[in-house]
Amino acid sequence: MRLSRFFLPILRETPKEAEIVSHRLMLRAGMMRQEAAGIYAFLPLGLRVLEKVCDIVREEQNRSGAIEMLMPTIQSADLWRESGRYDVYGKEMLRIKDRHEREMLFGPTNEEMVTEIFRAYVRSYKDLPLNLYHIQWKFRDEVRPRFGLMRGREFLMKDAYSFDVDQAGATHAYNRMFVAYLRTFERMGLKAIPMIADTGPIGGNLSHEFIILASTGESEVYCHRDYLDFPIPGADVNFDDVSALQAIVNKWTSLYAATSEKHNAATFATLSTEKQVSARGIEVGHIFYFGTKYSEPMKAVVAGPDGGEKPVHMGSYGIGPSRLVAAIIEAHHDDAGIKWPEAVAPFKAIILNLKQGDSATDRAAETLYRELTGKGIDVLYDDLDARPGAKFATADLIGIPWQVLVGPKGLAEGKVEVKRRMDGGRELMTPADAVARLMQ
RNA sequence: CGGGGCAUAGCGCAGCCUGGUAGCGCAUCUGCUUUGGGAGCAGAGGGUCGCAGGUUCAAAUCCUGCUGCCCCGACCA
Repeated sequence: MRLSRFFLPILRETPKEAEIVSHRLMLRAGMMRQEAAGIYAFLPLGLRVLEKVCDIVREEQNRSGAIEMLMPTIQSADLWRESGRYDVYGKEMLRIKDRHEREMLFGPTNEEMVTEIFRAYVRSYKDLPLNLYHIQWKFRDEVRPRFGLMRGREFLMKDAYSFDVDQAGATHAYNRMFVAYLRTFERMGLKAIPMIADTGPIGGNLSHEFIILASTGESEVYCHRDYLDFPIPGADVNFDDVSALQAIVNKWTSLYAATSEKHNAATFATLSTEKQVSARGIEVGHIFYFGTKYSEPMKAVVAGPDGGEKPVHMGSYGIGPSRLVAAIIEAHHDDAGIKWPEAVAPFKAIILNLKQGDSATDRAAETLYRELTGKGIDVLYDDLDARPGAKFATADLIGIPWQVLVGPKGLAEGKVEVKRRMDGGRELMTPADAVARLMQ
């Protein structure tokens, strides 16, 4: 992509409304624009990151055995009356009426709808287990949206819903998601720690929040330091191996970890002082087992081997990709801007033509751009007629992992400079070596 | 939902107290010079001062109402 043809509205100054670093950097880097309180448009750069995040979420959901679908944003109020949540949910739910005065709502979550779909088709225990998920926009009319994408009203959510014949099956479904989540966040360059959590309006009695530690986090969290170094299950983990998954979950729940609502100061105090981590955290995922809370009132039942009908055991599992974009920035930035982990970066590399208009420099940069693009590398080419300093500042701000500096100084020795954004490491090499480096 | 604050050019702000031709920096456009860490000079464009009433000869400025947004607290992917 040539920067001259891209849409990247960089802000040189910080908009005054942005308090936390991710909000500030997303606005400055031209990733998003606020359209109303807690409602944002994703601009091209922001969309690229959001899609990368969704891709990882999707891959790990699929790997764990969940099946993707897509439910609508608008739901009928009747569904929510069936579960009894229509009156309970309160003002957070955006209620709307269509032209026929029918009561509708913009979905804050999809338990009712997915249960309705399930019960319409599934009759037998033989069709279980089943885990259906989608990635769809949600709306929760927060009293006070803030911190940009971190606490928006409209947000993208991956929500998965598991259906099992009994509690044992549901526990395995829960464990699948637990392990999938560990892998998902790790791939995005985040250290997420599962913590015992409150179940809130979703209900149920087993729940973990996946929290990443960040000073700008919204909640106080407490955990054992050893969690920070626990190994993440590999891509070869067998999601059908019940006891293997249980072992992983057992390990990851063996030590103390709790959010402030579930915090037990006395228990926490029994840890040796150097193992006590008390920090602020950002919730990036939340999983629930809630049994028959919805299947019972909504009559989602299956026939068992004995022919008797029983309500299915369910769980739901959320990840907020739009919030994750912000969370990743909170975890990876410096004074100059964002430092994207490669897995979620909007582009893998950026070529900086440091002397646009100089024929030798233009030729070298163009050649490099064509070569990298030809090899399938997603590269942004800064071909603007701007000063080198401005280009460096932009490149640092938008956080592309690799910067390739092409200028007369290096070209005099037949070299370009390759700079890694994450650690600032830089190295002179020939253009051919630069291509090879980026192919790794 | 309680408390506080803001609304003037794309962004950041001054002007308001004490009413009288709407300003500054950055950005944008043109030209020349410049080109390895946000360049210099010269010129130009861009505003129904959030909206609606009121007071006044005259309102960005004073008064009333409304709307939007932000911050702190109680609530949440």
